[in-house]
Amino acid sequence: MKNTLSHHQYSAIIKTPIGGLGILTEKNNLIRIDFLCNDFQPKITKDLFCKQVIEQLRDYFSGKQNNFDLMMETTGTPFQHRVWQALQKIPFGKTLSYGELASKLNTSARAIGNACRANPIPVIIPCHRIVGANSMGGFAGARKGELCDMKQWLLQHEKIIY
DNA sequence: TATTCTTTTGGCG
DNA sequence: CGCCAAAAGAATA
Repeated sequence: MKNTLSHHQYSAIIKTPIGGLGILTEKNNLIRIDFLCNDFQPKITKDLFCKQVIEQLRDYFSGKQNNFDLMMETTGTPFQHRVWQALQKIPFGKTLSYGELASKLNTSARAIGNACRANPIPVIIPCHRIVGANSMGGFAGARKGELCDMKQWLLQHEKIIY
């Protein structure tokens, strides 16, 4: 799909407990968020909506709140929207397996994985709450590495110990 | 339409 | 516990 953007293309870049987070907003919509595990430079924005996004993210990471209330304009197929919507309905602190979510949507586990991998807005769309049936599962195409660490951090943040 | 992808699953050593 | 192969559905060209 899409790779990470260059730093200057992001509306803002913030530092979080799991590394850098690149935020891209357009007008009053959230377009996408990227993990920037490597080197990154924090970048500030003057855009009001973007500040809102940052604030909610900070609140989430600090444990103040678990819900996001943001307008987002995601580009994707109808199927992906269906999956992403379902993901957002998963309550804080709960996980689903691919199989479970798949049967809910009358589809297959791998199709879910496809949509999750294409997820343009990690964290806010809680793709990290989807785990494998027998293992924690991978993250963003990796079964090991920094990305998986992020997933683990997020899960522990929600009091889910794997 | 054919090819390639997937954060799977289940089984076996 | 770790590695391998199969199988289903969707994205992509």
